[in-house]
Amino acid sequence: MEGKEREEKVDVKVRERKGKSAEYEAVVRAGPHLRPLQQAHAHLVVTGCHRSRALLTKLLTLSCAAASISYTRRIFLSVSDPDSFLFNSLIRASSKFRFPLDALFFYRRMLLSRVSPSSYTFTSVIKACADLSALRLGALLHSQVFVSGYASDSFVQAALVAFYAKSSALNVARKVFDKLPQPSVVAWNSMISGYEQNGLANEAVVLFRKMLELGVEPDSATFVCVSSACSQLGSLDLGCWVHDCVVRSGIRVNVVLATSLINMFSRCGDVKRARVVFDSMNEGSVVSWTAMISGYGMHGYGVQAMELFHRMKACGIVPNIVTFVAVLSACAHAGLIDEGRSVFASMKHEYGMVPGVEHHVCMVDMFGRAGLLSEAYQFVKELGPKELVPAIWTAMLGACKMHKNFDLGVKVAENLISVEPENPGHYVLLSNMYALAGRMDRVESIRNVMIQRGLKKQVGYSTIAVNNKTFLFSMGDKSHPETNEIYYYLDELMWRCKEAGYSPVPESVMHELEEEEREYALRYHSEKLAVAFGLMKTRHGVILRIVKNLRICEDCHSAIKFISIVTNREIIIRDKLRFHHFREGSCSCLDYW
DNA sequence: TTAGGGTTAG
Repeated sequence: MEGKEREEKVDVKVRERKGKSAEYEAVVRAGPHLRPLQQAHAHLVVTGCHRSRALLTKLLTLSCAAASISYTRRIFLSVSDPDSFLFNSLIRASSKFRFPLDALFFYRRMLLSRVSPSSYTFTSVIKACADLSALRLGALLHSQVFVSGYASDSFVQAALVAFYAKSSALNVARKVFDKLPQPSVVAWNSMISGYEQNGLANEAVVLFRKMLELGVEPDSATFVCVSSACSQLGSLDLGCWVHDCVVRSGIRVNVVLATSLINMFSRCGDVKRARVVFDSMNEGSVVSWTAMISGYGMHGYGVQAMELFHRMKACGIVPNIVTFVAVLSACAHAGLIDEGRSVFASMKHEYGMVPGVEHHVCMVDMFGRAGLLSEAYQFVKELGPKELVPAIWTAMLGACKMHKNFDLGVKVAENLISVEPENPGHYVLLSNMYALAGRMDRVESIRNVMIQRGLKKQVGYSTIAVNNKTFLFSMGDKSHPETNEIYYYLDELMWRCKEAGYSPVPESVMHELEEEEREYALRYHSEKLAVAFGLMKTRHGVILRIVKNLRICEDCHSAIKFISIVTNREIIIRDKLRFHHFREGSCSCLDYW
């Protein structure tokens, strides 16, 4: 026997002892890559090994890793009598790659084939229910979890908490969570994220504090969830504290966490700190670049946003549709019309992208803010009927209002109501337009329509954090224990502003829908109350940071410019759309918002 | 004889 031949025989023996055939190794060698896997598969067919369960299992595992759900499904279907592992792999892949209905379908098939579900099955199939917000089905699975004895599995527990939270059953999520004898860090994260995603950012922070008190060590996902909660609250003090926690914990700040921190600092009004985090990243993703660009945009720093956009492209990072929304929105808020036009054109020509509704909205907004009303309206008219979504009309309406074209405004507002008749905000806008156009009879009739249809306008509120506590004010609010002092202070403040030249926006422009609201309208808007409270409670030199849920009104905008003069304070307000930095009598939005 | 739950930009 030749030496080489002998060597090969020994090799085969070794492999056999290990239970690994040449075919098996060929599959492994293909790795988690679709084409090589398919080639290996073809080879199995040729050699007649394509019925081997071990080989098909390995093939399926790698196909899952290659993220090819259709190929994974095909391999699965070629196995005559799939076992628990194969079912679990397929169900997991289906739920992981966002085919939750397939996950449920194969779960049902698993039960029909009399294969028992395991904790692995439940985690995947519960996640599928979470993606579908299928509350009843998930609750049914929850009882199956109990019956089959997997209720003590920490993976299943965390999946259940996340499922209830994502299905908007936060109370149930909390009940499940509270019953866990030793919740895993993922269970904590699920609950914290559940609060944050459902708009209960305060509760998220409270739970995070509790976690720290109990000595549970947060991981990077915990910090991501909590920093998102800070973004929502807009509280810079809180955000800085969370950032300190991250630094003290010594964990590595990965791309996801860094991006979350960038977003958090931007949304808390400190774009410089956001930039420090951005610069500390080794390698940013398109998401982190977009977050930073968007941060600049929302503060009105259009030039910086454009600079970063160009640098990003120079670094070889390909912008996606979200990046373009951020860039165009930055152009709109900074009045960079030519740049915006060329960026919009480059979407198609350079990147072969089809601009979506969001991009159209930015363009209308951009033309509108710049006073190019006819250009904006022309852009709208060129859109197809399917593209005329409410947001397009809202942007157009904002432009009409800003540039006092009330006749066009009325027309636009009527279109807006016809596309979305159930949104109370649109009626308020139309009513405002009628009032501005001097058609007070129509204002009254709109009000009656709203009452008839039971539509209520959204209540505006502002928050401000003082000494690590967040205070909430709504219009004419008298719930605060120091109400009298605040109102007294505000009255005096407005008097000083008037001395300095402030004149309230005339009564005819204030067109609140309810009589009582009108009474308080001028002086006691929530943002003014929050500013007064902030001035009373902080020492000179401290920047006031206020978050408002709606857009700031014209009168408040003008009043706060004067307040920044007479008190010599910097005031930063985040409204529904963007940031306003008030300093020495002017605002960073240059009165375009 | 293998695998899992929570997290980033509009």
